Amino acid sequence: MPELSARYNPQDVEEKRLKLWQARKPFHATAGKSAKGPFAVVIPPPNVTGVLHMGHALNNTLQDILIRYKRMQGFDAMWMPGTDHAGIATQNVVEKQIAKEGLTREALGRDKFTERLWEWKARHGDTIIDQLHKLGSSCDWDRLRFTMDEGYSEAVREVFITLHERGLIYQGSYIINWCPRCTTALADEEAEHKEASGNLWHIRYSLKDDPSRGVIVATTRPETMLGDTAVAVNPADERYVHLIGKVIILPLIGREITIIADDFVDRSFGSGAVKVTPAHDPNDFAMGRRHNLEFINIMHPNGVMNANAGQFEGLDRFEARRQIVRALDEAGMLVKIEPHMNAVRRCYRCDTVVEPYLSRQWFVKMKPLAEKALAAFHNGQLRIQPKRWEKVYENWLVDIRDWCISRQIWWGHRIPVWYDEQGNAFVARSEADAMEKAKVKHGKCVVLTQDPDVLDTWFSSWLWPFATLGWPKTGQDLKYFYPTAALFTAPEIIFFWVARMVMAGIEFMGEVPFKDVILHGTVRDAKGRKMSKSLGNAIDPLEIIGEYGADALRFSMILNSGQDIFISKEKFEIGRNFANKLWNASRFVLMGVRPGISDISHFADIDHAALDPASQWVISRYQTALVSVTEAVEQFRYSEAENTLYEFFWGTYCDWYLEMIKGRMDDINTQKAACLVLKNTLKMLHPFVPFVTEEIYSHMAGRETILTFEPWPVHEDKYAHAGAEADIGMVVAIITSIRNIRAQWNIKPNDPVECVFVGAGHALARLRLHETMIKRLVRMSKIRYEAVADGIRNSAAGVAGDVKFFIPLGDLIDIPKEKSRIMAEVAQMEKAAGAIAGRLSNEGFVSKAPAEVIEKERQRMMELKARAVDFSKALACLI
RNA sequence: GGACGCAUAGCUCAGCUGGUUAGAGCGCUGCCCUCACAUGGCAGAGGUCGAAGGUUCAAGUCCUUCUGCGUCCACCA
Repeated sequence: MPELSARYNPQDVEEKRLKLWQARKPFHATAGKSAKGPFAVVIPPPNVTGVLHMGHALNNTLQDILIRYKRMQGFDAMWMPGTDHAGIATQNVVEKQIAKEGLTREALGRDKFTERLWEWKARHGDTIIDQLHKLGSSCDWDRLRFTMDEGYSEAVREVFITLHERGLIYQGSYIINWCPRCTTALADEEAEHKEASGNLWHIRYSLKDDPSRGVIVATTRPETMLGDTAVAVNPADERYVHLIGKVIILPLIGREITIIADDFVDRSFGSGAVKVTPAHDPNDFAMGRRHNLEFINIMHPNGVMNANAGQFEGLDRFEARRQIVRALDEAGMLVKIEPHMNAVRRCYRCDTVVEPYLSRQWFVKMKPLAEKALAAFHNGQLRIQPKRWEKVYENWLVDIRDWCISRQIWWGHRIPVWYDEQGNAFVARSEADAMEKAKVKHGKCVVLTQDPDVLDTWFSSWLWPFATLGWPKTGQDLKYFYPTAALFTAPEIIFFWVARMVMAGIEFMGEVPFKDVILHGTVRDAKGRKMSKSLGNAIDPLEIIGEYGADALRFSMILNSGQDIFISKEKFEIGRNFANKLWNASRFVLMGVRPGISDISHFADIDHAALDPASQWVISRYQTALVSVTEAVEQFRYSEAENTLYEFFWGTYCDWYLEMIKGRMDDINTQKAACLVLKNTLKMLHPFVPFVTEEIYSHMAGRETILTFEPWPVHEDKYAHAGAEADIGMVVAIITSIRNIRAQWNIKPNDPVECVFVGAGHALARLRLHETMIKRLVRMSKIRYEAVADGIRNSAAGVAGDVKFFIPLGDLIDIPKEKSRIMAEVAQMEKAAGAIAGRLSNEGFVSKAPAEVIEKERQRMMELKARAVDFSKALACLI
């Protein structure tokens, strides 16, 4: 293996690792290979239209950390990748594309348009998958699935048919959320509430018998009055009791409608009288049913008023609203306009205001499914983290409403239903099956037409954990990897996806699809806004990868992942700097170590009795870090694990340990310790920063290593020295080294030692020391000055090129620096011991605190005092 | 209208079951181009832990109320 390059270049290293991974395909998991058993994770499939954004970057980094860790633990860790066909979203994208050619989907026709969709998918569908590779995601790429691939589509049909057989799917005409732009029905979850300031228009409806009398109704959507078929009042409202049953004239239209009484009406809101539009409002729809009212649809599917709108026919709904208000005003029917805040529902795909619209759709009866999902949750079969989301999950299931699953679009799974000419529906696996059924019914062959609609995208993605494993076929993979272990996703998607997957899993597999649901935050910009293209505040992960590296992106992202993550570009510097530090520290260790040594992998291979105290100390600190990192990773607390690693590696290993062993690297045991602790730290860091760790590790091992298959380090207590002991050992190490230097350079005990150096000459050369600087060093007179001859120097000469002076600096430690560190530590310990002593003399504490707490405090104080004394002694030796 | 979350150094956040002197990164000040790393090293300034009460020997950490942000859910026209 060649040396690590002098400067860390993430692009080169990452590209190299990616090529290796692509060539060797190491991440493929086979059922039943490991004695430890399966550990499966399914990716939340990104939309095929997707382009990697920070949300994906976070989500996939989290999963990658988990799966890499589990591999290191020896599980058959399988991470299922794939994409979602994303019905409406994808159709919209392609519609926009053909619009550039002056085409519409209607003009193109269903078949041609669908062809264009598949073409688009073939060309762009793998974009996001490629990008996931760049992020370092170690998915089982051989298993890549798509929600509309053949096997998956079969699963979708099977589910539709089975649910229908079980009486859980029905067809009916109800008020649903309709997007006039997408011209399709939407599920309740797909119509998002957004606060908007609107008006409450108060309109006067006059009595037929006595036009001077009437009622005033208030509405936020005046155009719907064209479809009014009643006015309702509360039966207990004295103001209106005498009017119940009277006929009034609908303004502008002139239709005669009746005043009805219904408990639904709130007497205190508005005027206490409500216009009833059964075909355009869910409440009015219910009233319409209760009172047998007429349902008048006033709008075309695209939001344009139809013939029932009379003079307003042909107007867009909002234009109609303006004109109707004006007309009412002119007719003197408009009593007042009151500003009013209300929540308007908008299409989650195109943000168009959704219209409550009466139409015939397919629905899933959710109550029975939800009850099982709730039971599974209450039995502890499903854990949700953080816990605060549990209630959100629960409440939605408790208040669940039926799910409208048919969509009037063309991209998706065609509903497996055929109709005969009389409109009888035949639910079947194929047209042939439907024919058979029709034949049985009619006693002869009849012409059938398939339902033109497709299924909601989520009607396929709720099957993801088992459909990707081959269901409805029951193969080895399905048996082995289902149920999966954990699901990482965003809280926004609890209703759309998580809860529904639980329902489908229980319904079709008899078991929850995953044990742990971990909900992570939303990635926001520095101002807390969601990142979005339209706001122009999005930071492109690929740009960060290009500039700082995928490791840097991952590291910074996870370090910041508490709740919602506020990201600005500067934050990625932390990750970049860390990767750089890793590289350089490793390079330093490798340069000071004999060939072969760095391949060490067991603490037993070190002679601990002969080991220098600094190394004993760092091993001890390493063992502690290992325990806390492992615990944090087990609990999915990745940012905490990463933080511990950051502090251990940078603060302990680099700032203290490497400084201490500089100049003593010729000791074989020290070399071993330095290498082993570094190697194990690389292992622990690997799930977080897979590229740089694997590259360095491979150098140390002397062969290309796929680090995610190296075993996660095991805590070895016998090599962990007690904290105090190890700290003192560190002091002793420093003192020893300084004594040696004094002896070597003949410095009298009371003379201050200003500086002593470790390190080899080649680094000097690398910095291309100028003569002035060399002179300065020489003037310090504590430096020997001689020619360079050993192996290290040779390599230095190579790097140095034309540098003439080589200055071997001998052993070294910067005494004032170490002194101030130790002094600070002593001061800290003394203060801490003092504080505990104060508490121990607190009468209340002594009389009321539990004995074990008191004892623990006492012991801690004694220990701190002892350590402080030892440190002080050590200090005395230094001065 | 319901539910939840957050308020800790100038900025972004850690601080798990109450118990050492409240931490980190960035920024700032000073010194260092010292031999792995200036994507670096060392030293340092900066916090009455949103406000007010309460529980406790002990509270950033538990309870109550308030204030200010934020998120999700919701068929008051």
